[in-house]
This record gives sequence, structure tokens and C-alpha cells, in this order.
Amino acid sequence: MPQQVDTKDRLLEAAERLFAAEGLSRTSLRAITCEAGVNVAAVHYHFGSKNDLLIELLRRRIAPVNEERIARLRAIEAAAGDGPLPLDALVRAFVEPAFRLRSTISGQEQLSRLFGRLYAEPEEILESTVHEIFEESSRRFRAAFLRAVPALTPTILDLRYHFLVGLVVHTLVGRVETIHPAAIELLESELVDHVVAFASAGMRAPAEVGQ
Amino acid sequence: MPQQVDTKDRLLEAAERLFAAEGLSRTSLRAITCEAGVNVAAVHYHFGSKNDLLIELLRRRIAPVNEERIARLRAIEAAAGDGPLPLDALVRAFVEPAFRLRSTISGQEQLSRLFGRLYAEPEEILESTVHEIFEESSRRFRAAFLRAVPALTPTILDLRYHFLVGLVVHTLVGRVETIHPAAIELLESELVDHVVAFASAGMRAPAEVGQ
DNA sequence: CTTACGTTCAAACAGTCGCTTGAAACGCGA
DNA sequence: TCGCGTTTCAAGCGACTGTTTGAACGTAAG
Repeated sequence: MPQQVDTKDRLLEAAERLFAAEGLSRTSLRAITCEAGVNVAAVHYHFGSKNDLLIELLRRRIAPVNEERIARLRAIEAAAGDGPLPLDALVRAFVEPAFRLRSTISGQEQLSRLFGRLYAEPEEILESTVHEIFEESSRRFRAAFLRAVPALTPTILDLRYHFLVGLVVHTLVGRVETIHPAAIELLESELVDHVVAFASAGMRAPAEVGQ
Repeated sequence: MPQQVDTKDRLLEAAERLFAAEGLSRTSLRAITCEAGVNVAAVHYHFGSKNDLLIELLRRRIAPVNEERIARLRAIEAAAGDGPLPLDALVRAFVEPAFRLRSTISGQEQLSRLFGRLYAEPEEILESTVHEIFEESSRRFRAAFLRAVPALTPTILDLRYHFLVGLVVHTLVGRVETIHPAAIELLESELVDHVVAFASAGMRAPAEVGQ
């Protein structure tokens, strides 16, 4: 294996960059291999197909983030014992790992976009893989939210978890700058703080609201 | 003009149905014209291009919803005079018109999906049109939110407006059922109530949150 | 009837897509 | 140096994309 690792990693890097910047369906194999400086056939030789390349990308980059969510959730549950779970910490445990991608990966703030695009433009082919990756996290967090805000019904809390996912995804794909130019300059830690503040308040809102 | 209106409307209907169900980029002209029972060339004859068909769809269906948002906002501002604006009503004026598409259009609950997809998978070609349609509404609502929650800075409220858009979009594209099957049976009015409750609480959350 | 116009049609355009092929280039143990 | 398995390559596959074409159609005025 001469520079096999090299080619494979170059492909993953290029795919990550382009998928995040241009979107999943609008990024062609030609664009990826051109960006990586390798031949088109290399994708099928090393990964099998475009979808398998994306799945490999998920396993290498996205899944660890999700596992960090679960680890932080476990820590919160352990610290709380039988008592109520702290909602703000719970929301932060869910939000922060996803946004941390903005800063940890080689100065590129775009992996988080890829993370968001998994929901924003789901390919039906990937649906099972994405579902498989996020299912445990989703189930555990929804149960935890139920413990944190016991006054609400499971259905309502599932719905609010869905809202939480929505605002995180929409913020990750990064159309913030289209709304307010100054928002670009926000550090990712500040951005996380604002997401957590908004979502926590939404989570513990009273169940009914007047017309 | 023999049955020109017929063909044009059939195309718009089919496009609406398929764009909402399958997504913007994954729906081909062949699929649209096949569904409409007309020739492929009819699209370019009546609209000029696929993008122009989508833009016409925006003007006919989406833009009125947005105008209703602004009308309701104007009504709230008029009723409030110089006093503070009622936040819940403001959020509802923003959310409800979009969700009302679920019930008003010929039993099809899918136009709202198209509405959401405009943000979820934006085509760079449409970006200017979409921006043009939503710009006034965005600007006015952000100003109104600032009046409703004057304790917060414009930047923070713009960010929270962005969060609001995100959760609305994510809910409109309708992946609720992947989270909780029971959520399918929610009436759209109930769904709106829950969105409003969550978003209103998020909007008036304190500016800072502890680690 | 003839002319002209608005509309529809099958057919084909050039381009891109994901993917495959068969051969060349490679590094390495024998 | 030879042979072998791994990796890369240019070229091309069929299928699909949005779009265009030129002829045929139906209808209504002259």
C-alpha cells in the first residue's frame, strides 16, 4: 500500500469540504476527485460508491460528535442520581458537541455544516444510516428531557426535542449571515450560549399558550 | 388559447406536489410533466425554464402567505399604539400563516413542505428571489421583536429570529413523524400552538445562561 | 377555404451524472 | 531481475439532466 492512506484521506477531506460548502446532492464525484487531485475511479476503488464515501465520512467525523453527546448525557445522569436533571446542562450537552466542530477541525468551520445538511437535505439512501447513528442519542435525550421537565407529557417533549434539532440544524448550515452580518463575528462559544439560552427557555415553557 | 390555462395550472399543481414530496433538486422536469400529463416542452413554453416555474410557484402560493404575515404584523402594531408589542401574538403572526397552508390547499398538507424546503435546500439560483420575497417580512418582524423584548440587543434578537425560522422550517418539512409517531395525529392548530409556546419562551429568555 | 396564431408533440440536443473497464504504473518480496 | 498484488489512470459506459427544435395540431378570423 504505497500512498493508499494519502488518497483515501485526501478524498475524505475534499468530500467534507465540498459537501459542506455546496451541499450533498450538488457535489459531484468529479468535483470531489478534482479537488483531491486524484482520479474519479479512486472513489469506487476505495469506498465503493459515492454514498459509501459519505457514510464513511459520517463514521469518521459525525458519529464521534454524537457519541460525545451521549457521554456528556451519561455524566449528567450520573451526577444527578435520582434527582431531577438540570435542563440547561442537558441542552448544552446536546448542542455543544455539534458546534465544537466549528473550531476543532483544522481551522475549517464547515464540518458543522455537513452535520446540519444531514437533516436539511436528507438523501433517502442515507436515511437508514443517519437514523441508525442518531437513534440512541435521540431516544436517550428525549427520556432525559422528560426527567428534566416532568410537568410536560412525552408527546410535547418529543415535539420540543424536534424543535431543538431544527434550530440547531438551521444554525449549523450557517445562514445566520443572511439575517444579520454582525452575527458572523460571533465566536462559536457565544453562539452556543445563545442557542442554549433560547432552547432551554423553549423546553421549559408552559404547555399551553393563549390565542 | 384553447386549454392553455389548464396546462399551466396542471404543471403548477404537479410541480407543487413533487417539489414538496421529493425535494427541489431531486424532482426532474420529466417527472413533473409526466405527473401533469403534458409534454416536456410545455414547461419551457409556458414558463421559460424549470427555475422560472419554481419562481412562478413562489409568487402564486408562497408570497401570499408571507404577505399575510406582514398584514397581521401591521394589525398588531396598530393595536399596540406606542406601547410594547405582545410577543406571543407576534410569534403567532409569523408562524400561523405558514402552517395554515397545511389545511387550506385542497386537502394536500404538502405545500408547507415546499415552503420549508426553500430554506432547507436553497438553490443558489433562487436565492435572490427567495431573499426578495422574505426580506421585508424579515426586517419588519425583527424590528417588532425588538419592540416586544426591548431588554435584548438587536444582534441577539436577530439571532433568535434565526432560531425561530429554523424550527419553523424544520417542522414544516415534516420530519416530526421520524421522532414520535404520535405527533402525526396532531392537528395543525395544535402544532402551531406548540411552536408558538416554544418560540415565545425562547424569544424572551434571559440573555445569558450559566455554564 | 385559407391564413395565421397559440399550443402541443416526438425527437433530439449537449452536458453531466455515478460508475466501470482494461491497461499502465507502482512498491516489494523472492 | 522477475513476478505479483495493489493502486492509479484515461477513456468510455448507459442513464439521466434541462433545454431546443421543427413539424403537426386545433381553432378562429379574413
